[in-house]
Formats: sequence, C-alpha cells, structure tokens
Amino acid sequence: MNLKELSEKLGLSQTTVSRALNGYPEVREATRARVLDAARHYNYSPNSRAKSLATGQSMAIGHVVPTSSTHEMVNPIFADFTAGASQTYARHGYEMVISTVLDGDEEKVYRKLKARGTVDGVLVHAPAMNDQRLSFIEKLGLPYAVHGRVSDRPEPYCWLDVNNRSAFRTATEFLLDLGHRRIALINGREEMDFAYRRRMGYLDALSARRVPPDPQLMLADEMTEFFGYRSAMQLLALPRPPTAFLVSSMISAIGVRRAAEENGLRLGADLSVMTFDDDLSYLRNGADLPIFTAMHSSVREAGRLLAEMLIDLIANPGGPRQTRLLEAELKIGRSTGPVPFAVRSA
Amino acid sequence: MNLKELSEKLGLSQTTVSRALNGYPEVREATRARVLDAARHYNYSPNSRAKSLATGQSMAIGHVVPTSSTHEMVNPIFADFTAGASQTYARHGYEMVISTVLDGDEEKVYRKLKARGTVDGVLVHAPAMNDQRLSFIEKLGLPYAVHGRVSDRPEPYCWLDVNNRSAFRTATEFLLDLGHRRIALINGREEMDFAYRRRMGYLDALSARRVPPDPQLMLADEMTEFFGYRSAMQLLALPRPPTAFLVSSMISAIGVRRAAEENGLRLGADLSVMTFDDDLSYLRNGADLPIFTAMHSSVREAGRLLAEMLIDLIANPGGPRQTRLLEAELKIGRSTGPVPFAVRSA
DNA sequence: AAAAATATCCAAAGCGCTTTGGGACGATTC
DNA sequence: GAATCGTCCCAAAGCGCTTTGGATATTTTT
Repeated sequence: MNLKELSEKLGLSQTTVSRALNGYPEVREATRARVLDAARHYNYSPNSRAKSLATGQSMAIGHVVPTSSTHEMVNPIFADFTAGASQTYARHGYEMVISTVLDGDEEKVYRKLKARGTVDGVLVHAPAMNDQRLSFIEKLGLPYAVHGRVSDRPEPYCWLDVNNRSAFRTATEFLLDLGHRRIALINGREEMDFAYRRRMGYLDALSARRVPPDPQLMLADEMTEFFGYRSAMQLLALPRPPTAFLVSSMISAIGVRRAAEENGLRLGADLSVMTFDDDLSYLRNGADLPIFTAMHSSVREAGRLLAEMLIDLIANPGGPRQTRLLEAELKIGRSTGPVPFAVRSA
Repeated sequence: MNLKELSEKLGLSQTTVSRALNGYPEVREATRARVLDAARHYNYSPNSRAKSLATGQSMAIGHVVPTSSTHEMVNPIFADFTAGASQTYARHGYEMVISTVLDGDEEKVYRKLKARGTVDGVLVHAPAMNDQRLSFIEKLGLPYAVHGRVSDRPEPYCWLDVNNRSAFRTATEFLLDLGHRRIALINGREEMDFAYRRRMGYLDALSARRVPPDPQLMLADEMTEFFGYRSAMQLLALPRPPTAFLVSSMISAIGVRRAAEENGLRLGADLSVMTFDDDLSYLRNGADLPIFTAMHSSVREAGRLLAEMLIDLIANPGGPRQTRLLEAELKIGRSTGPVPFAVRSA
C-alpha cells in the first residue's frame, strides 16, 4: 500500500492525502479524518526512503562506534547509553543507525554518512584528548553532539558530560576524610578525555590536603575486570600498599574486589574501594545498600538528554550549541571505611 | 556532489556513470577507470535514499530491542552481539538500524519497519518460549533471523543458537564428577527459550545420575549481579546449602562470588561455581587461568555468523532456512573443586 | 450583486538514483 | 558491399513521496 493506491481508494489526489497525513491546514477536517481512518485501516505508512528523498531529511541519527581490530573492546556503557538515546529518538520519529569502524577509518565513515545522506546528525562517543574527529565533522557540516568533552577545543560545540573532575575530587576527599593517605587511582586510558579529567580531580584533592601523589599508585588502561584485578594484585604486593582504591568503573572495581578477596582483605574494613557507577541496568550497584561506595550518574539518562540536544540542534542549525554538565552524586556503600589501625600506627 | 553533476563533469550520461560505478559490463574499462577516478576525486557517494528508492532495497537491517518501561533492563550481551553483527554488515554494505520498543508495541514496530521499507530484514533477539513475534514477522513477509530458537515451532526459520542444553548438561556432569550432589541452578527467566533449555540440560544430567532435583535449588530471574548475590545468600542460608552453583551468566556469577565472600567461603575450595561465559569484551574470563570454570562461547562471533546468514537469506529469499548450532566449550578455572570433606561426610 | 478573500482540492515537477529500450558506430561475417 | 553482431553510450521512465503553483468552489466583504 502506497500513497497512490491509498489516494485512489479515497478518491482524492496524492497531494491532499499527503497533506491530510502530515497535518497541513489546507484540508478539511472531515476529509482528514477520512484519510486517517483509511490509512489506519490499510496499515499505510509512508515509505521512509521516498519521504527522505523528497524532504532531504533522513530522520536518522548515526552512532559511530570505534572497534579496534586488535582488542575488540566494546565499551560496557555503550548499551545503556544507546538505550537511553534510542528512547528519545523513538519519541521524535528518528531512527538510530549504528556503524562500527576500525581505527583510522573513522573519517571515511563520517564522510560517507554525510555524502550518502544516511543520517541527519551524529552522536560522538568517547572523545579522546584533543580529538581530531570533531573539527572534521564540523568541516563536513554534519550536526553532532558529543558524549563527553574535548579539552583544548575553543570552538563551541554541543556536548553533555558528567563533571568527572569534581566527582573524582569529591571521591578522593571522601577517602582522605576517612584517613586514607595512600590512595590508588585505577583509571581508564588517559588519552581519553574523561580519564584525564578524573585524574585531575584526584590530584586536586590530594594537593589541597598536601598529600604528595605517588606515581606508583596511578594506573590507567582499558577498564576491564581483569585490569582491575591485575592492578590491585600488583599494588597490594607493594612494600607499602595503598589502603584505598579509587576505580574508574564498576567492572574494574569488581576485579579489585576479587584481588582483595584473594589477599584475604575485607572491603570496607581492611581495604576501601570507591568507584564510578554509571547505573548500568545489568549491574545495579545494590538495591538498598550499595555494594560499592560510588559516585553515581546514570548513563542512560545521559543518552536520553544528549539525544534531545542533538535533535534540537538538527531542527535549529543556526542556534546556540547547547552544553550540559551533570554532577555525579556520592552514594555511600559498604566498600569503604576508616584506615585500618595497623596501617595508621605503622 | 550528485550523479548529475558528476556526469556533467565527465561529459557522460548519468546512465553510463551509474553503470561504471556499479560494475556493469556495458561500459569500456577506460571509461570506468575515468569515472572511478572522478568519483574518488570529488568524494562522490551515491545518495543512499535515492538508491534505495530506485532499487527497492534499503540495505539496512533492523534490530528491535525490547525495553520494558518498568525494569529497563538492557541485555549485557547485546553490545557484543551487535558489535559482531555490525562488522558483517559493514563488510556487505549494510547499515544497522536499532529501535528500542516498549513491551507490547513490538508488532507495531515490525509492521512499520516493513511498511516504511526502512529495513530489508530483521534480527530477532532473545526469543521467548513459543515466541509470538516469529509468526507475525513471517506473515509480514520480512526476512528474519533469530539469535536463539523457539521451542514448539515446527515451521522452518533461520536461527543460530548455542547448544544450551548440552552445555548445561556438560557443566552439571562436571560438577557431579567432582562429587557435588546439591547443585543450585541460577538461571535466566525461564520464559526465555535459552533458559528453559539450560534447565533441561541440568535436569538431564541429574536424572542420568539418579540425583533427584530439588526445586528449592532452582531459581530463575533477570541475570543481574544482584540476582546472583541475592540467590546465593538465600541458598547458602538453607539448612542443607548447595555445594555448587551453576549460574547462567558471568554477571550473576559475580554476584554469587560476592555472596560467597560475605559468607567466608573460598571459591573452588568451600564452594564451587560454574557459569556460562559469553566472552564479553569488557568481562573476559581471565587471561591465562579463567576466573570461573565456565562453558564458553563467543556471542560476538554469534553476531558475526548470524548476520551473515540473514544477509544470505535476504539475497536468496526462496532458499532454505539456514540454521546453526554452536557447541560451548568447557574451560576449567579456579572456581570449582571437589566437595569439601565436611559436607561429604555429613 | 459583484468583488475579494478563503477554503479545499489537484496536476505536475522534482528529490537522486537505477534500469529499460533503444541508437550509433565499428568490426565481423556472408 | 550489405547484413549481422557486439560494443559503448544515451534519453527517458519510474521508484514513492513532498511541495509549488494553480484551479475551483464557497464565504465574506463591499
């Protein structure tokens, strides 16, 4: 069933039917009702390709996900973020188009997306420090919104980010208040902008208390379970091991917990662990009492909001670039406690 | 830059340029080379909407992800599965379109996808027992492939599945061989087809050894960390607690480990835990020695393969429905061991 | 009652591509 | 030398929609 057939059934022109369906005023209400009824009855939906071609809008938004051929890491927050974004898209009649791309092929993919008219805009994930992509996408003239920020980018652009710096400052202060002085930072890869900001927050808090940072205690890598485990095993074997761990993700924190367990250390008593909780749906941080003391911010909500901002930008390309900084919330759980007496007195 | 402009620059007709680009034989090789050069030079990519309209193919495949408004659960394997599928799509020039949908609206979404010509086929996730979707999609005439199977469906359809039954039979036998008799099953929701099959495999092994199943030891729910934790806490508090846990997902197994830890039980010594390892990229089951003894099968590889099968089906709609059953592999880790002596002698 | 304004509808062009049905030309065959 | 056959190219139709620029009734205004 297409527009032509539908209009023939109704004894109307395609013009009138199209206008009736799209809410234009040049059609009598009685006629519009008749058209809508018929459309429902015949299960008519306009062909999206034809519509796109005619309007010049694709009503789709692209997410380009980098996938290295070597480590094949998929960001664990990706699923929840896109689920949030997708809800917004659905509400506004947009489709979500996802492409994975090998490192280095990114520009080619963005260029194609633009040239082929596949999408009306793109959502940029996981920006690195001084990310090259943004100025490239900007030059292409493709509307875009960034999940995170790019340091050293003076040009305005549309972004939404968690205040990673203040979150990690708060977390570090919390641990300092408990008496911890040797606090390990298990961070994400520090070429990533968010990881860099987190380290800054951690250092802010240390220097405010005149605690000299120990480079031995600061590790950074892909935030897997195994990285958390390996880092903790290594640090706990030091002559003067850390008494607290600040871990950039729940997944890695779980690895830290495993290492603690193997060392016979009880969380919250012998060892304190804090983490950043993205509120992943399959990994909720406890129902009543949180498993981990954590800085908490829903990545799904971030997806919903940022999608909204991008849609606004597409609708209003000349408008100002919206930005939004979310504050993470401290949630105290069972994984932290005061420095053990043995260490304190040592 | 569109086809018209490109052909004008070349002094050729649109027909010839189109044919040159699409590899048709009616064009001289010298001309084709000239056209390809120009296309590269001007960064020309054909508008995908126009192409779709002309060919009737959308070169896109839909993934419809159910999202309940109440629990908002995103399947943790989703990201890895789609990453795999997406690689295949990219290789074949397909786009991946993802829609989330609230419970109950599924038929509407599939119908729209078909009527609007947004996709050439769909990939069906997480089929339930006797899933209604398949016959509906079949009736719509939309090519589809299923990740998993649907019991009690006599009609042929394209699917790829892990042999869940044999995997859980093997796992249970492994635990029985270690002397365990009270083996808990922490399963996914048993309306889901895969969970039902897993339970069957578990029961197969028990009955082959004449171990009567204890309904108290069989729990099923959404496979979150918390569900694993809560289940284990509950079961370990029984008068005669299980000595082994067979857990349907790594995430829940991590929850079980947390419960074991809180009860002061060492994995592999005081308590055995086995799980199913989908080889998620952010949750690799150990580098050298696996954390958990597990049945192992890569869900990313599943995505790659199934996408390939769906593309075949779209290219050859009259052809036979391909099916594929993957066997999971037993990987022995540190989380299992013989029944503790205290229990054995009790 | 005539003129102007408004409401309601339609024919046709156009979005950028593919594909059908030739046409022109040189090479081959009889 | 005419008929046949490939080779190489083109004009135009068509995919299903939106939208422009009227056309025709119907009201409203003067």
